[in-house]
Amino acid sequence: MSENQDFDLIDFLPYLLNQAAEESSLAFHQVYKARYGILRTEWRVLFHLGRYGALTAKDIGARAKMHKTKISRAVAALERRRFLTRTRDQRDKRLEILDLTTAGRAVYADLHDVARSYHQTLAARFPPEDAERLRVMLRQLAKIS
Amino acid sequence: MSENQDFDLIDFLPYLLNQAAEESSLAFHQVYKARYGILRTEWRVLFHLGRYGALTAKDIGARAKMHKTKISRAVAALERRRFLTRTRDQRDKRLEILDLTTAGRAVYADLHDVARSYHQTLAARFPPEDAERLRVMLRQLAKIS
DNA sequence: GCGTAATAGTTGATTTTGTAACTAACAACA
DNA sequence: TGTTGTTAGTTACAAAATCAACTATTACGC
Repeated sequence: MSENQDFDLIDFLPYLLNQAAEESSLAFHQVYKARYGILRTEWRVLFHLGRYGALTAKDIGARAKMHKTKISRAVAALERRRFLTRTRDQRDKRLEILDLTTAGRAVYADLHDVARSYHQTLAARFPPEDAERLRVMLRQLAKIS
Repeated sequence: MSENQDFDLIDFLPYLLNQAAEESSLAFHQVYKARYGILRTEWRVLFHLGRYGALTAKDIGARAKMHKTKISRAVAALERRRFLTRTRDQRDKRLEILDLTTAGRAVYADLHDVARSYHQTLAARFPPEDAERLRVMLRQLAKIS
């Protein structure tokens, strides 16, 4: 245990990332909650299906790094609202293929637009090349290729 | 990303920040959980008391942007483990002054060290000036002055 | 084929968080 | 001095996340 050297915990990367993530998620979170009454987990499932097309719950879990129980419950909620459909895969009957309905796709399109303009507001705080560098660094930290 | 079709949600800043925050927090989270059995909220309270000295719950809330109920419960847990003490402020008896015990300070010192080396591991992925720029941008996004 | 292990997804029990109501203390002001 | 409004912190109850156990199906070893 060495004494407080010149490292300040206020600059601890995970701490800063969490603060920035929380702060920046807030406004968007309130939009999808108020507009469609969906939760964070449900938005994330919707986003992956809108972005990548039909997927299984397992695929979503791998991409979004969400636990399968979260996904299971989010899928059930989205199905109740008729934002997605499930189809049993005939080649492997354990799998369910999830796909957005027309209504689900409309929600996705709307939120995609909100996200784009919100993103631009956030990114506009920095010079373009810094925003780009930020993007690359965050992807690296998130281990997204 | 100026046009509708050009914006990829995978680069949505709040999404990237959340992914990076989750990924980067994981390893450290496991250390304080395994080593001292404390939760995220408890670590954050401990961190602020270690970093700034005696504070009231309200001060911690303002600095950490944590809700007062979270703080109340984290403080109770840390008190049970004898990592902090509470003293009623005699000038304003609504306030409780929280301060780490010797044991609490030892935990803080230990975790500070772990955090420092972990931070360095993370930051070493980037050239120093990029890491510094990242720090500045994250502070700006988190609205920490 | 049969038996065992692994996988996709669900459900239930426990823990943690969020929301709102609450107590106790202070502040402002007639 | 009331009386009213505000603030610090706790607690009760509802919502959500986590973890373990469970069903149904497929894959593997023999």
